[in-house]
Amino acid sequence: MNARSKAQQTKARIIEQAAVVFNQQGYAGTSMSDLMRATGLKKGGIYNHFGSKDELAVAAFDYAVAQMQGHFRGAMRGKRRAVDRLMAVLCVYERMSEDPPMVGGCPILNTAVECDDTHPVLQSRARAAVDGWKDLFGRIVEKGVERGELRAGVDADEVATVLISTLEGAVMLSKLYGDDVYLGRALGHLRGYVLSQVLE
Amino acid sequence: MNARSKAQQTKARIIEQAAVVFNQQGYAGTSMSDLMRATGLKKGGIYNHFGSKDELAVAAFDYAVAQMQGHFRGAMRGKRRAVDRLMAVLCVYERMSEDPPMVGGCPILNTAVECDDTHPVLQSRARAAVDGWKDLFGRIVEKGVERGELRAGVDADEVATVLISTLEGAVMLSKLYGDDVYLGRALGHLRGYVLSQVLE
Amino acid sequence: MNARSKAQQTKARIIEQAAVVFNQQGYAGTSMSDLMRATGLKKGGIYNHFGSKDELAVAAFDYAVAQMQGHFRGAMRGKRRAVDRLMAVLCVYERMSEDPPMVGGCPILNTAVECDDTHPVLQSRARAAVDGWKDLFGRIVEKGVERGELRAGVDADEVATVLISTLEGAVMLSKLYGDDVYLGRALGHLRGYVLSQVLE
Amino acid sequence: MNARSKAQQTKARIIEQAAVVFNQQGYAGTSMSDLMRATGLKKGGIYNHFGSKDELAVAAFDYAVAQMQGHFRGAMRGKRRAVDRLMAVLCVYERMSEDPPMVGGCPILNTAVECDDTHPVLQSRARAAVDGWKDLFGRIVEKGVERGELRAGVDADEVATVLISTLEGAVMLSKLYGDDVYLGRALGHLRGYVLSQVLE
DNA sequence: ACCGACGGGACCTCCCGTTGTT
DNA sequence: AACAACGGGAGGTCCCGTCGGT
Repeated sequence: MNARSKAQQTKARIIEQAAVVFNQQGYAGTSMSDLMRATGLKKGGIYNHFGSKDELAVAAFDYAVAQMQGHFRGAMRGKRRAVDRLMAVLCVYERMSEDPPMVGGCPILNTAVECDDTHPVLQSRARAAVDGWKDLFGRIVEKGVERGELRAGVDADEVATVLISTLEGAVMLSKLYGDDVYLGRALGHLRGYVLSQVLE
Repeated sequence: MNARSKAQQTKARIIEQAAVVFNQQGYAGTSMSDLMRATGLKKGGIYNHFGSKDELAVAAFDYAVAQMQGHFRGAMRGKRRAVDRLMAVLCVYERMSEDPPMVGGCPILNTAVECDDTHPVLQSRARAAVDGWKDLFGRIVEKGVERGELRAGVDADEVATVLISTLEGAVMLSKLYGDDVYLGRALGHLRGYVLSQVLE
Repeated sequence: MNARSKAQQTKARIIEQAAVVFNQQGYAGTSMSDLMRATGLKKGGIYNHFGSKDELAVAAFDYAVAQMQGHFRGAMRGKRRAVDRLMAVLCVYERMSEDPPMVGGCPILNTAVECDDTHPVLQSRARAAVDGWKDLFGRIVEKGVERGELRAGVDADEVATVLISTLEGAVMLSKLYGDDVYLGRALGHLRGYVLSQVLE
Repeated sequence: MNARSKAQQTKARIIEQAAVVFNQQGYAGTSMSDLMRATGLKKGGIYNHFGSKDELAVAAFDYAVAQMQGHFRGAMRGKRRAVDRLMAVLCVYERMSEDPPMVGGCPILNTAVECDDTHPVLQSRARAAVDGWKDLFGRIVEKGVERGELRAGVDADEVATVLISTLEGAVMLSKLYGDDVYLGRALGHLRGYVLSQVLE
């Protein structure tokens, strides 16, 4: 387990370091040289763990998404009520500039925007990531309705779409201007939106 | 005027055709060969009109933004009241799949996401484009408040941020899934949001 | 004669301005763009007068050589005795830094060194230029011997070779270091050499 | 040591073969394709050892100069007296057509003439090479004066300048005409010049 | 498991020369 | 006679991936 673990550690390290570079420069904008510099390995060292730049990119994307999910799960820990759980997710974005889940912005947004017309594999991974995110919101909403925490007419799909859209759009704006105010305004709006779904 | 017009026609044609390619494949993902294929010109022909790929990319982005603005202006033509004008903009997105202002999605979103960490020039162009967009929404809201069409407490900046964020995020989702439903849900939400700003 | 003269003026102007560029950057190191910048003409304007870069280079070289010859002839004007004429040539090099016959150094040296292995046409032109120079020295020496000004045993070929070699080598050194001292030392030596050929 | 030696062998081979090409065609006149043909490597292979054409050119020039120095040192081996050492250097030029230190002529001359107005780095390398050569002659002369082999008034700088200038100029002439006679005449003159510096 | 050397080709840029037009 | 527009290709650089060695 030790010898194998050594290899896996290296592989994991490559993924972690590559994820940052891909997330900042994009897939097409990242060269193997960039990855060699970031990892400190030579080409052979990287190609021993991944069959192609493509394969590494997919692994790095999956890792980045997992990182994001970890942040969300951490924020929701201990929160049981639907409103608290949704608010906890918004809080992750609140603290984004101080404690960014991933350098370079949201990997889902970045990858979806870059790859929707060019890279089917990454596109489908991005879809899977959004699916997971939608399901998270969906389950929270459905349970909230079941438990009578949220209004009966609340549509889980609509809530998920509004939350994800507005958050991603606001991330884009704040990143573009280097100014958290856009994210702040969007969060303010979304908090009101969430509260308006609460029963009573 | 004729000789100059010939050159300008070719230059304009290059920009138009390049804009589509850049918007679909991104800046780093577009090669001069791609642009040669799209324009039907050889490298020498393109480089007679633009000093570099960079210069062409900027011109193509500016063109794409102007195209978008044209669509918005067209939709708002004849509408005077603030609510009508805001709704007209939302309508552009309603018809996006049938009559897309630009193939490849929103150029502002695409460029902002790709270039925020890699291409300062395009980033600042994207900022300028968003500035124009914010100003448009801002003027509509302010005039609406002045004229008593909108509630007095409406914050122009917040409205602009919410509209732009949600629209861009929803464009990303619909593009990612190839399904207009996400844009539809976001538009439904935004219509309610706009109406909630109306006086009375 | 006026219309033709206009064309010839332009052609002459191109040659003069190109000669400087070629002499500084060499044949391979000079592009048509460089020549366009130097002449203020566009490509078509130049190609109307010369069939190729090559043809222009040859014309420019011939012009540069003629310029040099002009300087030598001017310096020798009025000098009749062999020693005076030889010394006059050396004087041209004395004043080289203040009043250079040609910017960029000796065109014969530059062209001979660059083209001996690569450009037969320019090489043969350079040979022709050196031939003319050798003949000049040769005639001076022969006449000097005839008239009893120089020692009977003086070999015209040797004098020409020594003078040309040492001068060109010293030009190279002074140009390399940007310091006239090398040319000065060489001239000192050559003056002694010339005087040692004088009868009595 | 073996792996490193393999790389260094290849690098050394590239330098040796590139030196000939650069010396014949000049820096601007030599393309990477020329170097690929000369070395038998592809571009990738060359660029693994040198970061740029420039870097390779400098290495090749330094190698060429070292080759020349080797020839001079070999010729002077065993000669102790100043006159013998100076004559030995002249002898290298005597045998230049049969046993050329470097194909394409003197690299110092070639590089100095091509690069004095265009390539500061190579120019300074050429200066360094000439510095070494001047020092060699200077030391020989100074020791010769010290030991009483040469006249007391002999100026080391002047001797070095005269020798180098005349030799380089004569190399140019002989190369231009493909005829050793010019070098021969210059050597005849220089032998007399050297002997005239000898005491008694 | 990692490195080094290398192939083969794509990248953007700029080259020289030709054409058609004024 | 001059220019603008363009072709076709070569320029240097860097790309991704393979393979032998250690």
